[in-house]
Amino acid sequence: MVEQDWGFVGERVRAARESAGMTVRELARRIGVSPSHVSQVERGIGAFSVPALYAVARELDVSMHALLDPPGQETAATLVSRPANDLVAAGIVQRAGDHPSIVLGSGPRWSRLTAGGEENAEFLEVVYAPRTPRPAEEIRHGGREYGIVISGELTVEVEGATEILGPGDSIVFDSTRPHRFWNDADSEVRAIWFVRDTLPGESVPHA
Amino acid sequence: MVEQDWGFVGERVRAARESAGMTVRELARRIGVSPSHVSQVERGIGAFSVPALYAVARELDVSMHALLDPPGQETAATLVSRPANDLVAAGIVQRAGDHPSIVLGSGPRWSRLTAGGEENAEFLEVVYAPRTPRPAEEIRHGGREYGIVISGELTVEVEGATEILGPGDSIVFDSTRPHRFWNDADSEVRAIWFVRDTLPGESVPHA
DNA sequence: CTGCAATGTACCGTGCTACTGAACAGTATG
DNA sequence: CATACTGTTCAGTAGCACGGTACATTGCAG
Repeated sequence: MVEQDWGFVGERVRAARESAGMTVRELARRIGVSPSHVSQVERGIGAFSVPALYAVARELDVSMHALLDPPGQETAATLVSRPANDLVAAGIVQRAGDHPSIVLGSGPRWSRLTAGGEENAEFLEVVYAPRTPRPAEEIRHGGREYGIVISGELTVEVEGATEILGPGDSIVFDSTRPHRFWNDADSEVRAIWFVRDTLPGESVPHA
Repeated sequence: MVEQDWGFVGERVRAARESAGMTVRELARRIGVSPSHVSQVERGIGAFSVPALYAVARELDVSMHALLDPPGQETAATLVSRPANDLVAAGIVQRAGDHPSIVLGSGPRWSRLTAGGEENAEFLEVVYAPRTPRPAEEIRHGGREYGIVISGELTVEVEGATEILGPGDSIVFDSTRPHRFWNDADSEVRAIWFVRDTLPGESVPHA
């Protein structure tokens, strides 16, 4: 069996607990273990059992994935320079560093993932910095959008209903419904978004 | 701490193992435990440690989530700190663990990210296990596809041209071009894929 | 039929670790 | 000073994750 260091689990538990404004004893009481055990786990000199971890995830409202997923393999940042070739030249493949991005002040950063202009569609990577404020206005436009959160936690509001999306959570809805997104958490949010424009035959004015 | 029956974990391990055509001894050897222990876990009279479960997930090419996520029947009582999930009930938001996934033996695992059946589109998360072989056949079908690699390295071949996509790299092309994907690297590949069907007015035969 | 090699399983241990309980130090009240 | 929090330390224990071995079955070769 591959040996592995599980200390990062404790670090994440501590981060989640503190961000929830919860004390060691309070968390311990809620998950049914002793405060000392929680302290030991958070300091990396102990570990939670699977049931205990589940209770932690439930009480702190984080996913098992967020607690257990091994760190490492940095995402878009790892740019190994590779030679351009046919597919890149043809505009089919686009390298991570080459995405034209649009930074909107302190707001989210949108990166277009398609080389040329696509007809009827936008394929985007979106990054929200920590604690972006809730937009004052809802938006609505034609088409339909599909999103999945890669990392962080994105707060979404669609027709007044609010939900927090964690890594792996996805969302699909008609863009004509009033919606807005923001980042209430202390960590950056990365998500992949696909926005399909109104199909021919339908007609909804763009916002 | 809330007591819970973890027998379903064993059932899923057994299902995954058998679907991979692997014997108890073989799995035990790969994850570094004894065959009897595997047997006991699968029969619900034992349990894997977190590291052992991780090894199982790796060898059987399933996610921890797929093994650990509690089965259906909610749990209205245990939803303490989660916000109202109208959006989940409405089929707009889908939780990470709820994506119906299709495991194809040692091949890639596709997870549909949309709750219901979408018209004219598929929104997918795809996971390739390390070193999946290059498919013998190219495929071509109608529509247009958009993909971005989240982690790992995916080898793509479009009309004979080959390219390796790393994290953040994206690809867009007409699905009518012959193409195939595989994983030549030693690490798992995760990618988000959007496949838009042929628009009305175009007509390309499906493969 | 008799081996023989697979399969999964039952039983009996044991060493490790998840976890406890009590004490401890630090800080902020009053 | 006392009191009430905070997180931490440490010795100890109970339980379970796990190993080793033996066993019942099935299928195949001869």
